Formats: sequence, C-alpha cells, structure tokens
Amino acid sequence: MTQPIRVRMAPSPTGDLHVGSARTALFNYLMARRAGGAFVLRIEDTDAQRSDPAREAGIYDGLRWLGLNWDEGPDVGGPYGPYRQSERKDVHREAVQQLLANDDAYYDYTTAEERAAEREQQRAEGRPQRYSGIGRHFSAAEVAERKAAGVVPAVRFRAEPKPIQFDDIVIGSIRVGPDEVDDFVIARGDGSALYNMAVVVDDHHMRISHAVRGKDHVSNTFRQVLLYEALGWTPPAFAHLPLVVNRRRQKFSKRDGAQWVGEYRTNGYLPEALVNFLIFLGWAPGDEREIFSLAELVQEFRLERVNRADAVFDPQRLDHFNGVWIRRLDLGDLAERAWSYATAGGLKLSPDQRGYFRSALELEYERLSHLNRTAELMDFFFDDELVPDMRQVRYRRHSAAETAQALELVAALVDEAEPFDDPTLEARMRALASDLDWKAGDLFMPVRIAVTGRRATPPLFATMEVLGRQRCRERLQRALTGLAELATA
RNA sequence: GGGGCAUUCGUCUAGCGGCCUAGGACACCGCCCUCUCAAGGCGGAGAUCGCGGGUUCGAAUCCCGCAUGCCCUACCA
Repeated sequence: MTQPIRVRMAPSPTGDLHVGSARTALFNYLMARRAGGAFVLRIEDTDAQRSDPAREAGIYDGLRWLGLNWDEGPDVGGPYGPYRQSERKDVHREAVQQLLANDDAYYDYTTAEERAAEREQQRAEGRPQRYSGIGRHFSAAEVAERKAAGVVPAVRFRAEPKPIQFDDIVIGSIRVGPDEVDDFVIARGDGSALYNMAVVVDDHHMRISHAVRGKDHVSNTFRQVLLYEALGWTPPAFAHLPLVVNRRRQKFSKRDGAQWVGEYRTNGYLPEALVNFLIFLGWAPGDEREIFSLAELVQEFRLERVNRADAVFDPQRLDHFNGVWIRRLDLGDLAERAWSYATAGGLKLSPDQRGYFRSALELEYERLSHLNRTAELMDFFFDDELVPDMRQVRYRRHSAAETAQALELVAALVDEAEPFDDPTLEARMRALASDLDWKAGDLFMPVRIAVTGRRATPPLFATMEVLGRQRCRERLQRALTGLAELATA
C-alpha cells in the first residue's frame, strides 16, 4: 500500500514570494499534480517578530499568478489544518512534552553567557564549536538556584553521539559522523517550538510524503531525522534542490536583480515565461526541448532528473523566454494582458479603443519584449497631438526642401488611396518613389517619421492602415509645417 | 574552526564506459531576409569536461586525493 503523494510549500510570510521559493514551489506543485497528490501551503510564522497575516498576501498572489494552485492552506483550509504554524502551537507543545517525558529532551538552564563562553573557548582551542551538553548535568540544587536567579530554560534535544544517515532523492545517501549533531534547542524558554521541531511535527501531522526543499536545509535534515526517530514517526522522503544563486554563485539576493515574484509581474514578465525559466534552474527534460508550459511540465517533470549543482539566475535567459511566450500568446490574450500595462504605463485608453488597441498591438507582437513596455512601444498610435520631429530624418541624399515636396505628394496620395490599406499604400508609395527616382527607403523613412514620430516602427504601410487616413493626413500636415520651419531656421 | 554537498562553453543544460574530434539554448559576432526596428533563417566563435593520480583495451562518465565554491554550524526560518 503506497502512501498518497503529499508535498508542501512552507514559506515564511515575508510579504512577497522570493524567486527561489517560487522555484521550490514549482517543483513541489509539479510533483503533486503529476502524481495526483496534494500540494499543501503552510505558512511558517513561528517567529513572532515577523509574523503578520497581512504579509501572507504577497505569497498567495505570487503563487496564484504563476498558476501554482494549492489544495490545502490557511486560506482554503483542508483536513490537516490549521495551516499556519502560529496556530499549531498546541500540537508542537504536545510533541515537545512527549520528548521530555521520554527523556529524549531536557530543560537546559545554561545562560547565553555560558554558552557563548563555551563557544569562545572552543574557537580559541581550534576545536569544533558545539554545545557540549553542559545543561544535561546540573544537579537539582543547581537547577533550583538558576530558577531562583530567573533563568528561563530552553528545551534541548538529547542527541546521543551516533552517525546519522538519510537518503535524498536528488543527492543520494548523505551521512554525518557521530559527533556532528549536538544537543539542539527544540523549544524556546516560553515553550514555543523552533523551526526544526515545528517542521517535523507539522510534516508528520499533515501526512507529508515528500519534503522537497532547498539544499540549504540538508544540515537541518540530520536533526529532523533524529526527531522523527525519537517521536517514533516515519520521516518523509527527502529531496533537496540545488540553490538559485547569483553571478557570484552566492544566494540570490536584492542586488542580483528583482528578487520578488511580484516585481517580475510589474516588470512585464509572463508567468509562463518565469515558470519556463525557473524549471531549467535545476532540471532538464533530457532531450533538446526548451519550451514548456506548466501543463506540459506536469507530464514531463521527474524529481529523479533534478541536478545537484547550484544554478545561476541569468536575467537574459529569462528575457528570452519572455519574448518566446509573448509571441506564443494569441492576440486576444495578449491584448487583454497588455491593456492594463499600457494604461499603467501612461497610455490614455478608453474602452471603445479596444479594437484599435488590438490592431496596433498585432503589429508590435515581435517587438514587445516585456508587457510593461507596451505604452512606450505603442504611444504613437494614441497620441493625437503628435508632432513629428523631422530633424530625425537624415538629409543625405535629399534635402529638407526636396523631402517636403515629396511629402506633399505623399499627403495627396494618402487623401486619395482607395482602399486605405497596406497593399494599396505600398504599391502607390513605391510607384511614387520610382516616379521621383528616389530609392524606396529614402522616401519611406521621412514618411515613417512624419506618421509615427520615430525611426523604428512596425512595417510602415500596415502601421498607416491601422492609424487610418485621418491620423496619417494630420501628421503629414504637421510634418510639413515642421519642415517649413526647419527650412527658415 | 567543524561538517555536508557540489564542480561540462560567460550562463542554463545534454551526457549516466566506446555513438563525444562533447550536443542544444541564452548572450556575443557575421551573413541572409528587409521600407526602419524587431522576429525569423543560416553560419561562427566559445568547454583540453576544476586539478592530479589511478581502474580499464577505452573515462566527461568508475575510484582516490587535492583545490575551489556554496550551504549549515542561533532560544531565525
């Protein structure tokens, strides 16, 4: 009888979802979905300092935005709740009591000063810095004395010297010698459980089958294994993921770029792109495919194929995936997503412009690298006061005066072209260039600048078609005025 | 100081004893396409597989040392 697959994501409520956490969440999500198991969200807020339910919102938003939906959690409930560690103190306390009762743990009445002194001496002697268990040996009288002096005891696990070993799905067998794990604190003076204790208790009670987390927890795992053993519980399978690191191969942090998922959202990244990028930080399909949707990953992902070496977060690669995914979106979807970025970016859009927005966006498809660049890319479509700066034209082959004459002809052409569409405009403009004995490009660039105000745009005639006769005509007129001023200046 | 783990192009990775004179992708460079900018196509440069020993007919792949890096070493998580 195999246990159902139950995995969890256990972030601290920091206010937003870290990209490293997002990667861990993704791997867990994939595990769960592939096996038809459960993806549990547990908020680890045992540190009262940082605990604030309001700060969970960013975690939820980030996960939801990425499409990493959870089956059980503080907000949706579930059969093994509560899902906030701060609400599970009784369960933790009960387990601490059990360890105390079995003499697997003890109250430690040493003071912080005593422990610091011990560490200091060990350092001076060049010995490993470990808690020697001095608190184990106080007599009843000594304890009474310390109590009277106001010492509040912490609860320490009694770690007997013995080698500890566990099998990790990604790393393999990991072991540590008999003297490596000392008596560690499992509960504070006030009785509240510390991280390792809380994790073990919660993972057990939540029936977690696989603990999939960052490699930075390997050392903790040795302690947790001891706890499982003492409590008489079966530990979950462990899988420790390589870390997401910066260019200097250290833990990814602020100065390495945006570190929160929310920032990627506002910076115009698609969740599909972030997922696709993140999955390759520690995993690869084994063949040469590179583009994967979340749904495809559910089919392909195998924990067994996860790498062991840390992966550098390369923003350029993320950008590449973003472009790929933008181009994969169908126009309706893209328009819907880009709309809010466009207005946020300062474009004044009215609801009746949706059709126009969409037509314009269609032309910008392959030029849109990030959704938050929508406004800067498309503002000329919406600026009805646009005054083209004709100084942008390079008057090498043709003078400003000649250019003005040509634009007059173009204006006339714009007035009468029928229909006012891409092929008609192109045919007539090419004919005009030929009549003038100009190279087509020499004519198109001034027109482009006149009509869009910029040198880089989508193909000119498609752009003009979308802009419409009216706008093109007005802008051409303003360009002509500008050219005249330029001539007199 | 101690321990654990890791080490293939600048980066993400393929590779699990012979198919590797190491493949793909990003970035970079060049060419093509072309009305500009993109996108796309083609090509180039880029890794003596961290170093040194072994094992083997044969090693990026197995073993042992060394080096380097990262993580942990709290009454943080």
